[in-house]
Amino acid sequence: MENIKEQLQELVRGSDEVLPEDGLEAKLKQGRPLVVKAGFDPTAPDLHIGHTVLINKMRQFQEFGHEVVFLIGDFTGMIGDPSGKNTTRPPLSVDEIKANAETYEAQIFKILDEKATRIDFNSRWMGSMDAAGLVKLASHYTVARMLERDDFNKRYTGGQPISIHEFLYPIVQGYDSVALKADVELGGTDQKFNLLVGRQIQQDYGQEPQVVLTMPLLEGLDGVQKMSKSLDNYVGITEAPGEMFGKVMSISDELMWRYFELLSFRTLEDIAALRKRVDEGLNPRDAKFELARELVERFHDAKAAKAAQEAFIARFREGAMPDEMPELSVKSKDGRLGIAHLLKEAGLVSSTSEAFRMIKQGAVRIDGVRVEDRALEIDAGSTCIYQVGKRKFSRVSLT
RNA sequence: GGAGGGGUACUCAAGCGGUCAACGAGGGCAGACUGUAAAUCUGCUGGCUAUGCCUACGUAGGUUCGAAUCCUACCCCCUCCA
Repeated sequence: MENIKEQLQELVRGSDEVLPEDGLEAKLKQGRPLVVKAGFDPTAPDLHIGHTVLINKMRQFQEFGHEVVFLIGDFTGMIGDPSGKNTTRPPLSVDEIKANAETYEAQIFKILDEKATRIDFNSRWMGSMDAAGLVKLASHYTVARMLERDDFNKRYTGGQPISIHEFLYPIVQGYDSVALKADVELGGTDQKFNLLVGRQIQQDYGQEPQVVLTMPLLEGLDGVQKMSKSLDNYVGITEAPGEMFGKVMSISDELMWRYFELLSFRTLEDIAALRKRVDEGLNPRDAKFELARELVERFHDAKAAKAAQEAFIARFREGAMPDEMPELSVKSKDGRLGIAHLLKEAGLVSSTSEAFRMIKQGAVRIDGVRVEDRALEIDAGSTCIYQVGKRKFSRVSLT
């Protein structure tokens, strides 16, 4: 095949490691559609753009005609990946898994080709395996090798406990590759060990071992820690256009290039050219606009992206109030209501104590005018825009 | 089974009889500066019917004028030995 070099260049792009180094090329040379596997946690169906780094890579494989398997680890989910601090989780019900799978589908098909994607569950083969089967499976791997895993190694040498069942996670994940006859497995860099176990187990089962391709973990909006929901530094792919646009704009200039590299579908040359223009004086903000627009377009549409950018400019460059904000009405007491209570009722602060703090710090505005008096009372029958900080707005009618 | 260590606010972590709504750090929020950024500076970071009151330091009791700090029991976590 002539286009192998071309494919290879594209497929390796942005990746952290390909193991073995020349393995992918060898697989491609076989000239058949490869089975490309990537596993996902069944409990977290709300994807953020960090997850899409991997999905984007799956898309590339798909574009070259390979068979992509989106594997939902509903069985492994019961164990919980030892790299996290979690322990055994209660198994999800069939309905929950089905619901989560549907949520996944709705999200990933904004990137992947629905017709060319196979969704599978590892409970399909693990669920029916009996104890004897599990013992047999476990015999394909050794404790010494398991302890090579950095996380286990640290805990073992550091005298921290390791539960036996935690060893099963990499083994089962490895067996998934056997069951699927995977040629390639994709994963984050944190998955490297697990992915390599797959190779060894496949070999032990007499299969040609898969090629492992790891993708870097995307940094979150803070630019330091990896993007995650629990750290609240993420952009969810189902978020509203304005929200998404704003979050992308809030990243540092440095991080922007990283996002371009891992999230944009633009060519590398294209990105390099943009970077050059910034070096020559283009406001980095404008480059960031391009990124924000591309992402909003991907998860919504071009119209929404344009509107989001316009709203953003109006609001922040020209200091306008947002066009859209929650509108609600709050009941007064005896025809009036203290400002602190009103803010709390409107959900702009979580407690009256917080409201008083915000007022003291000059963060509260009514129709753009700063509130100085914490004892201020609002008369019923009025409708004003209340603002706490730079981001929280509500149009509130007091009745 | 035995010995020891520990459970403090979002997280880590001080405090070991009063001045503790609890040092410090991180995080978060707010203000200033800006490009809504980063960096920097400043402040805040339990609740309320709010210049006072209430609830909080694993749980339940007890000692005391007064306890996160002392005592008792219980629960949970960790380490070492078996």
